[in-house]
Order: sequence, then structure tokens, then C-alpha cells
Amino acid sequence: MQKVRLRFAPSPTGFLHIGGARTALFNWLFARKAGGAFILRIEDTDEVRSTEESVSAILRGMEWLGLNWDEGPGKDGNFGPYFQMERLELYKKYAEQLLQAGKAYRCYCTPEELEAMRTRAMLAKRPPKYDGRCRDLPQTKREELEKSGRKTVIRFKTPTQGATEFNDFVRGHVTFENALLDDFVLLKTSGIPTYQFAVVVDDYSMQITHVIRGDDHLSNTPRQILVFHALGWGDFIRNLKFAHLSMIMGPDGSRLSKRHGATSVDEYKNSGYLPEAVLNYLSLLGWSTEDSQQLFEKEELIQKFSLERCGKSAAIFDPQKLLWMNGEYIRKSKIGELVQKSLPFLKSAGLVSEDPIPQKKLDLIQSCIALEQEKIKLLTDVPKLIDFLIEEDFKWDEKAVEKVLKTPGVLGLLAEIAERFKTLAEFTAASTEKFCKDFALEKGVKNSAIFHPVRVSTSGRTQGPSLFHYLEVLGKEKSIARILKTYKQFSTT
RNA sequence: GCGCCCAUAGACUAGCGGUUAGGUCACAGCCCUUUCAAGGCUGUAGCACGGGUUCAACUCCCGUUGGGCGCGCCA
Repeated sequence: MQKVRLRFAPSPTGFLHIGGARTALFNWLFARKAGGAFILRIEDTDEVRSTEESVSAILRGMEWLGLNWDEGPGKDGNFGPYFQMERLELYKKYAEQLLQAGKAYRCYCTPEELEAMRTRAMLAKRPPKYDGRCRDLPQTKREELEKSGRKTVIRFKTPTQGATEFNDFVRGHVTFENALLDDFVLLKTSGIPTYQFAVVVDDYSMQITHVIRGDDHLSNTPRQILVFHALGWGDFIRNLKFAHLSMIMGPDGSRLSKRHGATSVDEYKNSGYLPEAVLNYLSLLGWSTEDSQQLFEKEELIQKFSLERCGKSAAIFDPQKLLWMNGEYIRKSKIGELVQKSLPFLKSAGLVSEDPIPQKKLDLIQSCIALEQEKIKLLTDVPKLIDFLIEEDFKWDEKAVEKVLKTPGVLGLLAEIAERFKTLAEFTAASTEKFCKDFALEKGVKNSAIFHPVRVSTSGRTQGPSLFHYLEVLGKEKSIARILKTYKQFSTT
């Protein structure tokens, strides 16, 4: 039994796109479930758009998501190199083979001529395909063009008869008429292969068994199949399994792009999303279980994933649901891990500058985050949720002052509370709560008439963590000092 | 223009001839509650349209409409 081998083959022309991440995830899931190999192949044959930065951004994105590869950049296997630009000789060799076998030919048309040809065809409402004018050039004409110094590309001699069909895990049986295909370019003038050619040579030479990729490649597949056959790899292609995933669209139903907001994995990382949440959300775009389960542990995802349960229709990316899911993952996080993950965001918010961070401060941060854990949706929420407990000072929210502190009698009560707080033997959530409730009873007012002023006078806001719990974190001294400070500030005005 | 693919609420989806069309996000209300959340309960909302096939169609077939993709010396 042949070992299962899958690949994710991004072209490094930008960051790891959310759609690319989904494709990578599905490949990874399938490979992991089958106990096969997951290969990362960099398709960097676009001489003008490929960049080093993109390569590292993609690797970074993959690593962040935890989509580890068995072969690829930094992980040698027996099928490398894994950058297509390092495999040029291979493509050249096979292109030559096709040339010799009469299954490909040199084309002398210039890009300008081709462009003009396409435009003309479009205007005449004909399919904008290459007309094959160099296909059957007589030898004399060839030599003449050759002599004129014309640059050449190698084109595939696409069969003009018959149809190419294949089975797709998601789409089922698909058929394309060969006559509708044109003689596409295999090798560019530069000697660099086109995607259509490189993908065939690589999938074969890397012994790929399953191709899982975006739906946008569905109509490319027959071309590739034809090339496989022309190279004499019929047996291989007959065993190659295809799965074309439905696309991910933007909210308006058009292809997900920059104008729809964040599309790169990096952006989600920087906005405070957890990789597990992103992965989980992505898994639900075009795949589902029979019982419509939503939340999956990574291992569970691997176990339950199957191509048979991938949907056919395009899915619209819903940031709102991702956000909800991120909250779910944050609530499920172990507090220690959540603290570690929040640290970078606390640092950039200026709440943490020490390095290393003293254990005492770390403990404080942990207590604070624990208070607000259930409320955090994004790691970027953390600083503004707990800053008033971390920083020495705090500011009074204007509306809070207006709504709560300006109520007649409130300041007097606060002064009294501060005094009485001093007498508390222990300053815990339980003790302060008991005190405040008793105090309310004593004064003949509702609990809220005490709670709210205490909250605003110690935090400056009307919303926050559970009052008595954060008072405990804040501590007796600071709590009293803040109430007194509030009293002073507003009793004079 | 030609070809291919797709079509269940605002969004993701389950369904695979007979269901009160199920779940999740979002939205609304109620409960819980010192605030904000979280949680619980309830609710609003869906099979694109038109023909067939069938005792019976969301489900099968055809067409229409709508959307997506491909037709690059981009991948």
C-alpha cells in the first residue's frame, strides 16, 4: 500500500491568505488522519511577484497555526528540493522530452502578439484562447523565425479530440472537452515552467497521492491530466485523487480580498486571535459533521475530518462567528497559558515594560485576567479590561461620574465606607461583600446604591469585573486610597 | 463570449423521496445578576424560480435566474 502524501503548494506572492490557510488545513488534516506525509512546496516560479518576505510570512503563518510539515523548507525529505526555482533542471528535462516526442512545440509569438490576439477574440466574442499558429509551422519557417532571434516558449500540444474526465472527491465526475482547451505554455522564455507544468512534474516526482486545493483549480485540472498522460504517467494520474474545495468569499459574495478586511493569517494573529480558534473556524468553512458539531479539539478534528463531508458550495467568511469562537477558546484556556499569550499585547499597550517580568507582577496580571477571562474575545481586549488594576492610577469616566458620583449623598457614604474598610480584619471578596451588604442594610438603601459608587470610586467606570473580587485583587490599601481620592476630587467641586 | 462548478434563514451548515426542515453565529425577549460578560430558556427568520418523474419532492431529471471559477510567458 502506497503511503499517503499530500502537499500544500502556495506561491510566495503575499502573506498566508485565509483561503490558503483553509486549503493547508484540509491537506494537513487528511494527511494526519491517514498517517501520511504533509509536504510544503513553495511555488515560486513567478519571477516578478515572488519574494523572500512572502516565503517567511507563509512559513510563519503555518507555524503559528500549528500546521507542521514533514517535508519542505527547513525539513528535508527524499523528494526535495521543495522550492520550484531549485528544480528548474527537472522541468527542462521533461519539457525536452515532450518536445522530442512531438507532444509539445516551440512557439515564437511575442507577448504583445498574444495579447492582441486575445483582445481581438474577446471583442469578437470568441473564447480568448491561443489559436495554435505555431503548432504546425513548417521547418523552414521555424528556422527563419529562429534566425530572427525570436524568443521561444514551449507549448503543450493539447489534443483536439476527445474529452478529459476525472473523479473529484467533492465534485464527483467532471468532464471537459479537449477541443475547448488551448495549447498552453509549459516553459516560459526564461526557461522557468508555468504553474500548469511545474505542478504536474512535482506532484509526480514527489509522489503525491491526493491533491486538495481550491475550486479555482477545477478547470485547470484537465490540462494537467493531459500533461501527465503525455509524459507517460498514466498510471500515476489514474491513482491521483482530487478534491476541489469550495471557495471562501467575502461578505458581499465576491472573492475574499483585502477590501473585505483582514485576509492574512498574520493579521488575525496580530488582532489577538488564537490559532486554535482560527483553525476551528476555518475547518467549518466547507466541511461539517453530521451532527453539526462546532467546537473541536485538534485531535478530534483530525479524527473526524473526511473529504466526503466537504461541501460543494462557496462559503462566506463570517468574522462575527470567528470572534465568537475565539471567545470560546479564550474561556477554555488555562489561565497560565492565557497570561502568556496576553503578555505581548500588554507590552504593546505599555502595561508591562519590565524584562524579565517580576513574579509578583505576573501574579497580579494573572489574577486580573482571571477576573475577566469570560469576557475576553480577543487578546487585544485584555489591556483595556485590566489596565485600571495594573496601573497605579486610574481615570474617572465622565459618564460614570455623572451617573453615579453626582448622586446626592454618595460622597458621604463613600467617605464612611473608606473609614470602615480600614477596620476590616481581612480584605477578601467575601468580607467586603458582606460589609457592603450590611452597610446598605444599615443605611436603608439598596445594595446597588452602595455597590455602584464603590465600583466607580475604585475603578473610575461603571463596568468591570465582579466588584468584590477585583477589590480583593486591588487590595485594602489601594482600594481605600482610591475611594478617598475620589472623595477628595469630587467633594470640592 | 465559451466552458466548468454551485444554489436550505442575514452567515456557516445538517438533510441524502414521506421530518413539526435540525444545529451554530448574529438578532430579539425572558431568567440569572452589583455592572459588563458568561450561562439557561424562548422567539423572529430558510429549501431561488418554473417545469417534469413519483402515491409522495428540499431531496431525482430538465430548464431559467443568480453567483463563483477558468480561458495569462500569474499561480
